[in-house]
Amino acid sequence: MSKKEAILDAATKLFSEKGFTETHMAEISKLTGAAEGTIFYHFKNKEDLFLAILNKFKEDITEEFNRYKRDATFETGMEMLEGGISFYLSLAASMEDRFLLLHRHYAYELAKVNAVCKENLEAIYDCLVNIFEQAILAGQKDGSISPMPARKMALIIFSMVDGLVRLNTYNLYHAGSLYQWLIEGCRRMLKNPDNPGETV
Amino acid sequence: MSKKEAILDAATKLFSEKGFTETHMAEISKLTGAAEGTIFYHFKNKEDLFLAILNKFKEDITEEFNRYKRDATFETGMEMLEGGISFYLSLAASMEDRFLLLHRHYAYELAKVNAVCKENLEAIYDCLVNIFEQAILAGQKDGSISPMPARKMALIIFSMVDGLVRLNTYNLYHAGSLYQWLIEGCRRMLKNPDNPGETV
DNA sequence: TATTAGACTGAGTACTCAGTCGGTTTTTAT
DNA sequence: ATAAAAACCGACTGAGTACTCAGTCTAATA
Repeated sequence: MSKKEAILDAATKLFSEKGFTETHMAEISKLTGAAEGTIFYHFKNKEDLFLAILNKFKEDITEEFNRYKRDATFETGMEMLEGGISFYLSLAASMEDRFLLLHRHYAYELAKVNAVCKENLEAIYDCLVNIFEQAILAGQKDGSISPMPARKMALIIFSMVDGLVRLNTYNLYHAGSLYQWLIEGCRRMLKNPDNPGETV
Repeated sequence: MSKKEAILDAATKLFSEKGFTETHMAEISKLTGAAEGTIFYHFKNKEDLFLAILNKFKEDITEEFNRYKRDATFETGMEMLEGGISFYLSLAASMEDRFLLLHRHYAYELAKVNAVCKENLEAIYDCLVNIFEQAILAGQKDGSISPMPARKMALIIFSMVDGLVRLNTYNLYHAGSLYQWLIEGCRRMLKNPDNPGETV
């Protein structure tokens, strides 16, 4: 692994765990073995380093999302939604540190004054919400999901699932035991009572 | 208003809007007209100032919650849940800055090493989740809400409602238009299909 | 009026941290 | 082998930053 990649990795970890301001260049240097000067050779400044991390996150998550869309198949939209929730939670686990980054304020404050940051953030959120929106649209086509505004319901589902991830990271509640009731809740919330394919 | 109160107010505003580390004692001093020394006369240090803010938040929110519990009356548990969501959103509006404080990481990181901070945080969350839990329990008694684990469902509802508040503050989506679908979604999620009192 | 205690002051202190710069080593191209 | 370019180094700088402290002001009490 090149020094540049090592710096990117270490900074991702530290920015996520401790926050942007609370992470010092000296720590990144120590963790990677690279001199402080080397960090500034590869990245203009601390903010630029953060933007590189966010950009890579956008690319990685977009790729994961496209792979998922291509490979996963479901019988009904409702099953696709449940698959989407599982996929979201597995993403949040495999990209744990970067999801934590999304739960911090720095990126949103930077987005107010930096267009690149804003675009990347929006692209990331677009992927995450689309996971649910596309399932809802599919479910409305096949009759497994009620006619409701798909984007709005996707945002609500997103809030629920992301809230579960948050409860875990904040150590306020062991969220694992919530998972099955989250799925059950979503199913009840969206299911089409007039679905001809389902026998109740 | 005493200088001490002014300092507490200004610090609440600044810690919420900018974060703990990003807020400097000099700003609090400038905003209140109090000298920097005065802040340290009233509060041992910056962390102590933060703890005083959190403590007042706990007291204020506990009082609001108790008043709500005493004054509000509802026909059914389901109506009580809808009232609870409205109450939560009105709290989030009237205590906007302090809810923002809850959405930052500093308090949770401090809670890991400071017992007082942890107790106050837990007391605040207890109030917020109880709003929904008590409604669900009432609804299960009167038959308007399905038998499901009340605390777990309360946490899921909490995630949804708090997610709505977040979407607003992060400027990612105008959440106002989501409100009616949030209510509708909760109703579908919790309603008891065997409810004898309701005619479908 | 004299004394005292609490509220308040702001220049000063010790220290931190992002970013710089002159120089060395490593890699690549010829 | 040699030159040029790219990667890397770490001591250093200076603009902050939380907190201190010696002393002033105000108002109540003796």
